Amino acid sequence: MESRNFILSSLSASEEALIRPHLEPIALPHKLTLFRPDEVITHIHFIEQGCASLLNTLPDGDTVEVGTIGNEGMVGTPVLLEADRMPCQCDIQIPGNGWRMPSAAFKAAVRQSDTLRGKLLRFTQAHFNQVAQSAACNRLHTIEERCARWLLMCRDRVGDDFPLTQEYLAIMLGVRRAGVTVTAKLLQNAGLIAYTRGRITILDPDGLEDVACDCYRITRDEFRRLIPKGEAYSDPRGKRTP
Amino acid sequence: MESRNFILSSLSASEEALIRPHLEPIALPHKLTLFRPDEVITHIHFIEQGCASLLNTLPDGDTVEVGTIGNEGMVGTPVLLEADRMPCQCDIQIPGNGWRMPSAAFKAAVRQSDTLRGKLLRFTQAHFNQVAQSAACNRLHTIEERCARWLLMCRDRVGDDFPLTQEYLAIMLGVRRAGVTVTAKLLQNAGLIAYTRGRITILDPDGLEDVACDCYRITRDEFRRLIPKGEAYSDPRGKRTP
DNA sequence: GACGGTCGGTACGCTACCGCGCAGAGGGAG
DNA sequence: CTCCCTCTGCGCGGTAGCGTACCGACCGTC
Repeated sequence: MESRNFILSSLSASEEALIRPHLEPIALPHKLTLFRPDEVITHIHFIEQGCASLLNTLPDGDTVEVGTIGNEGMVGTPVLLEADRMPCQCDIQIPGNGWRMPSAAFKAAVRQSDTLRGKLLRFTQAHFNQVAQSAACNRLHTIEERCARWLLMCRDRVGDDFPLTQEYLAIMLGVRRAGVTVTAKLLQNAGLIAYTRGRITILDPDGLEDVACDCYRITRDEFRRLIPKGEAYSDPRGKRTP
Repeated sequence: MESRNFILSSLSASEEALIRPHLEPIALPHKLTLFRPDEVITHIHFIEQGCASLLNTLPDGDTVEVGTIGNEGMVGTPVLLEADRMPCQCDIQIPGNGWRMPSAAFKAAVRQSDTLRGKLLRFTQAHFNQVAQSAACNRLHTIEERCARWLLMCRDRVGDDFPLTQEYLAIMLGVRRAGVTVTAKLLQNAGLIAYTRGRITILDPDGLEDVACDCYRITRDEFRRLIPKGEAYSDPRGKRTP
């Protein structure tokens, strides 16, 4: 299937026959919620363009991002893992578009194809790695390292230029907005990024990678290993926008 | 099957026939490594008694625990997710015993039973939730909250009294040993725990729960929902040692 | 019963980050 | 052109936890 989504574009004819008929195109505007904490996930999503965040909001209201999902996989792994829901929320962070599919149809498709399930499970492992890396990273690394890492992960999914306010970046990193301002200024002064009023541009990905902690590389390399077409995923020199 | 492990004890006769013949009893002494970063996982493990830690060691040598596994599930989820390995290490933190099974036999068993796979996938989701919660918790909560949470999670798996030095607890929490000493002293003075030279006793689990962050409850409740016999898992009033 | 190793207690200066709050700059709507 | 709102810049006092270092208490062993 012709698609920017790595899972969809890797489907064999027989796999596609199970999935395709149930796909419905969907716009993914900023802040759209794909699923909520502890509510049954009715649809899974394949993102073509843009980026979703797996958010953990604690009872006191503080929110942190624990994972990011773009065109490399699916949104709704709890459905695949037969749990139907989870205590996190998933919101669109960078707008784009994609496909959605009812959970029931998705479960039926997975039951009928071992190879399809395999691809999805491997993505799930890559996603798990990412969250596990975040757990360590959130504990040990500075704002600057984590900020650089986050921007690179975003770039791998949506390209060099995307809408993003410091306010939201602060939520992603689980820090104060003022802390992001200081850090962003540093990165800008170093010529690594540019930004103006809610729009950010990556100028020097290699330089940014030097600033980022190793968590970026570790997570990215596992994505490359585990995801169909992963060798194409996030090539630092590659241009993903035609 | 008669077992303290919730997965094993929930197996139907047909599931047991797929698993049982391949199980080999194994002692789980402190510091035993069940799998290493980026090395193929040759055996999966079912813990009967004791507790394993999923550890993330960064290139600079710092180590943090990102997840805990005891008798509620299996060690080796990357095998189930068809990824064979992952960038974390899994060590025994609290000694005990269990069973191991070659990965190949495990994969064959899972292929032959959808219900078995379902149970294992649901555990995987619960484990994923735990790691996702840790990512947020590590970012937002104080040493004291996280220490109380960790001790409670341990208690749910191994009982009220277990060997544990402050040195190791510090690694688990990703903080200095001196920081743990201060915190442990606070908890001890409050009458919540007691400890002497590498041995810790939970005196007041309810009091400890008041000190712990909500992350504890959130993770535990999802374990209860998703794991076979989960309703028995970690009942705060229950006694798990006969 | 002397010895060495492990474990826990404490102290001190330091820094990354927080909470709060305000001010200015850009941009869209009327 | 003006108004208002969003976004960014910045300052200031406060603090949790760090790095380092030292010391005493306990324990097994020979």
